Amino acid sequence: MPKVGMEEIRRRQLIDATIASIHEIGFAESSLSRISAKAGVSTGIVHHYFRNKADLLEATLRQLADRLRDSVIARLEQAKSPVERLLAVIDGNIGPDQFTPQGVSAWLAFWAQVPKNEKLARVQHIIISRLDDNLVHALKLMGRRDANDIARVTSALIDGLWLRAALSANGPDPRDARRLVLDYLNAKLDLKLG
Amino acid sequence: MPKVGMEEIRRRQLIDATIASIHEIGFAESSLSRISAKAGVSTGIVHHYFRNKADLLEATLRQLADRLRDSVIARLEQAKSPVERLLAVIDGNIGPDQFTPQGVSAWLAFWAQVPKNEKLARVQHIIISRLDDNLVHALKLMGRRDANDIARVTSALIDGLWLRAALSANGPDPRDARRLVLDYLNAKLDLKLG
Amino acid sequence: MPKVGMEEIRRRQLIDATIASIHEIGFAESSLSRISAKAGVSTGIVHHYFRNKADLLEATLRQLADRLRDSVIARLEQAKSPVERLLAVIDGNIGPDQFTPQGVSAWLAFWAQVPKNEKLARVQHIIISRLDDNLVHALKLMGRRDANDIARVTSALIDGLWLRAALSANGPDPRDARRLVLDYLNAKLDLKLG
Amino acid sequence: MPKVGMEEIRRRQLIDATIASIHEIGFAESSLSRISAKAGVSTGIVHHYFRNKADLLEATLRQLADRLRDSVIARLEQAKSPVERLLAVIDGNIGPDQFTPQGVSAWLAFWAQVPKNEKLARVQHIIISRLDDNLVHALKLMGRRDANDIARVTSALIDGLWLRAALSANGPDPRDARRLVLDYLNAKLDLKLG
DNA sequence: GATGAATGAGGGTTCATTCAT
DNA sequence: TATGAATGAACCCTCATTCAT
Repeated sequence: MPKVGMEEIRRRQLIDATIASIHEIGFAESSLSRISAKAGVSTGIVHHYFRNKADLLEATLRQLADRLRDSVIARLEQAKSPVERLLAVIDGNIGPDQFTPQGVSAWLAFWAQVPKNEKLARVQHIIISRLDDNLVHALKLMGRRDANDIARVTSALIDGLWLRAALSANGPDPRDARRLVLDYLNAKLDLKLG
Repeated sequence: MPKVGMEEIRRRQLIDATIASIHEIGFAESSLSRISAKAGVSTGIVHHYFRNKADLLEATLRQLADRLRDSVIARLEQAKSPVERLLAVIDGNIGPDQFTPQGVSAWLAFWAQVPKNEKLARVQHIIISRLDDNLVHALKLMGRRDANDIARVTSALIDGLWLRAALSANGPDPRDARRLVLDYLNAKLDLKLG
Repeated sequence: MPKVGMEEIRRRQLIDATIASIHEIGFAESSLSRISAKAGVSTGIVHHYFRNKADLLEATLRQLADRLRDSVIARLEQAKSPVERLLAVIDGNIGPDQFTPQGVSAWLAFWAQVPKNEKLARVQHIIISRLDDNLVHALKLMGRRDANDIARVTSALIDGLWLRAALSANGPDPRDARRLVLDYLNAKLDLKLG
Repeated sequence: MPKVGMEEIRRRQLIDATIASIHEIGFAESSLSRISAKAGVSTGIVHHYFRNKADLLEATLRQLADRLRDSVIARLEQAKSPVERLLAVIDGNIGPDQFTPQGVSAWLAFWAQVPKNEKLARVQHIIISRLDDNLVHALKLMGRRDANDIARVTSALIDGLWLRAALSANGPDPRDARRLVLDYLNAKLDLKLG
């Protein structure tokens, strides 16, 4: 019998190599031969575990989305009040576990693929919807009638901060990002979070 | 009036074709042969007017940056008060002349190239700095000590709205974007702009 | 007790899958993974029972040749006169058991391999010789001095009908083929077969 | 201005190299890199003149078909009687200009592709129809009521002789082939052609 | 005996770039 | 100035084959 349970290991290995490769040499340069070299396997193996390159990339985006979702869920489970829920969503999105150089590189790269890639667009749509829904939910629990607008500003601001972080060496770090988001929410909700 | 030479016409023609191509078929698919076909010229011509493809792309980003700068400058020249200056910067960046489907497509595509392209990074740096400087300047004229932070939030929010517009069919249009930015500024500056 | 005859079962299973695959998806598309999938076994198994792909293909052609030979022999055993012997050879080659869609597909595919494949060429040579010898033998029993030429025409005609059947949806069926061959033999031998 | 009129030259060059390659190394081994090497050009050039490999192969089959048609037409123009027309069609198909080692190799290779290739099948259908029509026409001029059947036998016989020539080193040469076809026609039509 | 993981060569194809015209 | 012919490297992908299990 052949090795058992390799499938999940190899898939994970290749997805991780894809993310690392995108961060290190960029999306366009991340050919399958570069990715598989980084993963320490042959080029052919990719097609054992993924139908094609598009499939690997989609799986990679899904994994990034899962990480993000888990990061939010873990914090939401600890939240004990509506305000804490709001903070949980924000920290889940721009906390130090997500807002990393590798992370922002990968997100930016995938964002750029979305407009011309139906499959990736669908995944991206889920991600955006999830963030908005989480924000709206927390804000409604706080009694805000204008929850939708606040959520839209907040989520656009979060994405803008991700973008800035990806574009510039002296862009925001997680602490900066948190401070700036709270700056908006404090003004808008008349709070003193910090 | 100085006569515009063939050179400038051809360069402009190719740059416009590049932007259109990125919007229509995407950055990755925009090969030189596709771009020159769209411009109605031969493949070879590109290398008469640009050293190589990277050079054409850089020129294209510069043109996008110029448009943005001109859009802001034109409005600043009409501004008669610090608040109007602030609005001029914002409208110059997300007004209906800039915040177009073609525009957001192109920006997103170039953003994704920035992290691995020194030349493009330099142009992008100028663009970001210019926006921040303009915002800080207007806010300081309004007497805000926290001008830097407000500018950072505002500019991140603007970029976030661009990103949303590029990523989603039901993303913000120029009117939405303006309303959401002013939502933040009104809360933060205690104004009633609209 | 070790499994008895497993070898022969597996070989037969793979050969049949090869013939079916050639008919259904074509020779070029019949990779070992496709063939073994069709046989319901793993890819690796092929190399337990055949040295390599060429070996499997050769065995497949041999099986086709064996079927043909058996088809002729069975009829020859029933033949009671020289004329019946002649008909036995013809019907053995273009009878409804041989002249099937699967059969003509497979033969055409293998014919195309023969010119560049020494092993297959040898098998094919035997097949042609056997047909010619059988025809010549029957014709000589009928007293024909020109047995060789009649045999050559007959066998070329038979192969031509196979070819037509393989190439065209409205090519000859077994009945057509028989009629056309007899049309020649009746004219040449002044008979009234049908 | 670039070189003018290269298109037809290069296309012809590549088609000829394809035929030669099929004859020398076989259809399966005739990769584009082999074909272009034989033509003395780079691999990339093929896609300047043909959309893809399938397109090159189709053009090659069309050229073989054109050669055959021209070979028949040239002889038909010289024919002065129904019987001469019949001979013209036969000699046009198995005359020494068509019935060459290169020719029979190429035909056999393409025949094998026909069952799984719609485009090639269409070309092949035209070729078969043309031969049948030509034969039927000549036979009707000779007053034969059974022209269709005679044509079917004759064309199957011709193809069978092509096949034999391709399959075997000691298959028929053009003289043998002619003699065997006339053997049938003489018997059937009660003629004494030779 | 049987599996399917793994390899690496080779396939067709696209591309930026060069250059003779 | 402008063309598009031509190149060759790199792309994604498929394949026969090997081998540890």
